[in-house]
Amino acid sequence: MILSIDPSSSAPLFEQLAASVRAEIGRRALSPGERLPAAHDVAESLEVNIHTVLRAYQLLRDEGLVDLRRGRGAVITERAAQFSPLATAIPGLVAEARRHGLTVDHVVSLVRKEFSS
Amino acid sequence: MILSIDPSSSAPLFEQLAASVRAEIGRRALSPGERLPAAHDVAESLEVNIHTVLRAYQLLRDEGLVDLRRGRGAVITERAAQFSPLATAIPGLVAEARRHGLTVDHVVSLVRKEFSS
DNA sequence: ACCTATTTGTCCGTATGTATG
DNA sequence: CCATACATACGGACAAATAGG
Repeated sequence: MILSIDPSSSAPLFEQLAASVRAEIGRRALSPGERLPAAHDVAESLEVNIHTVLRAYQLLRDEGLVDLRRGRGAVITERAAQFSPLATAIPGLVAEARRHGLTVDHVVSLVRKEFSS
Repeated sequence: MILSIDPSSSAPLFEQLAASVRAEIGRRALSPGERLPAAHDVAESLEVNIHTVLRAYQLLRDEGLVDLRRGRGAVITERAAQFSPLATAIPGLVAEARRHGLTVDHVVSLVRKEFSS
């Protein structure tokens, strides 16, 4: 399933939907040219309103990940192929870690710790 | 009036509303710290739905021109003061280009063409 | 060239939630 | 505690662009 929602999450539904698509793109499970399912179908299968799905699609369009057009649907852009979720955050983190003389293992442990908190 | 709409325009209402605020900021008629009228009030005076106004406010927030917060309203950001006229025009142009499904290259060629005409 | 189904776009309305002051 | 004001989600209606027959 390309789109999914987590009932236990407090994040907005449209954000969750967009995030699930980003994740698929990030792991290359969605490639440029591929089409996302019609908002209507997603809405029906996930039992959410079509507007919620469309809002997620429009968010992805604003991010340049999909090309959204009437009658055509949501198509993964070429730009999406170069998409990496943490492309900007990771280099900054590593640079700062180096400035402080931290080891890779130390940084990793800090990340893991943060994830489990 | 800070926000206005043109009944003869075919542009979406929320785009018109955002554009009118951008214009005010561009001519320095709105300064950082100033608050836009509550969406509810704008909706009532212009006889549009509150969601249409909120969508315009959210668009301006995405562009970094206003700080939008619950219970507080829409406040002009510091960044807005440094915005050049082009910096205010570009987001609107890009937003509209995206709505029409235009590619970056297409928009660029249109701009170049316009410059050389 | 025409028609139809599909699909997103906008706008309205309503309800409820949540942060701010 | 309370009023204000934005945030999200639902639903409905109609418009407009696209694709396919």
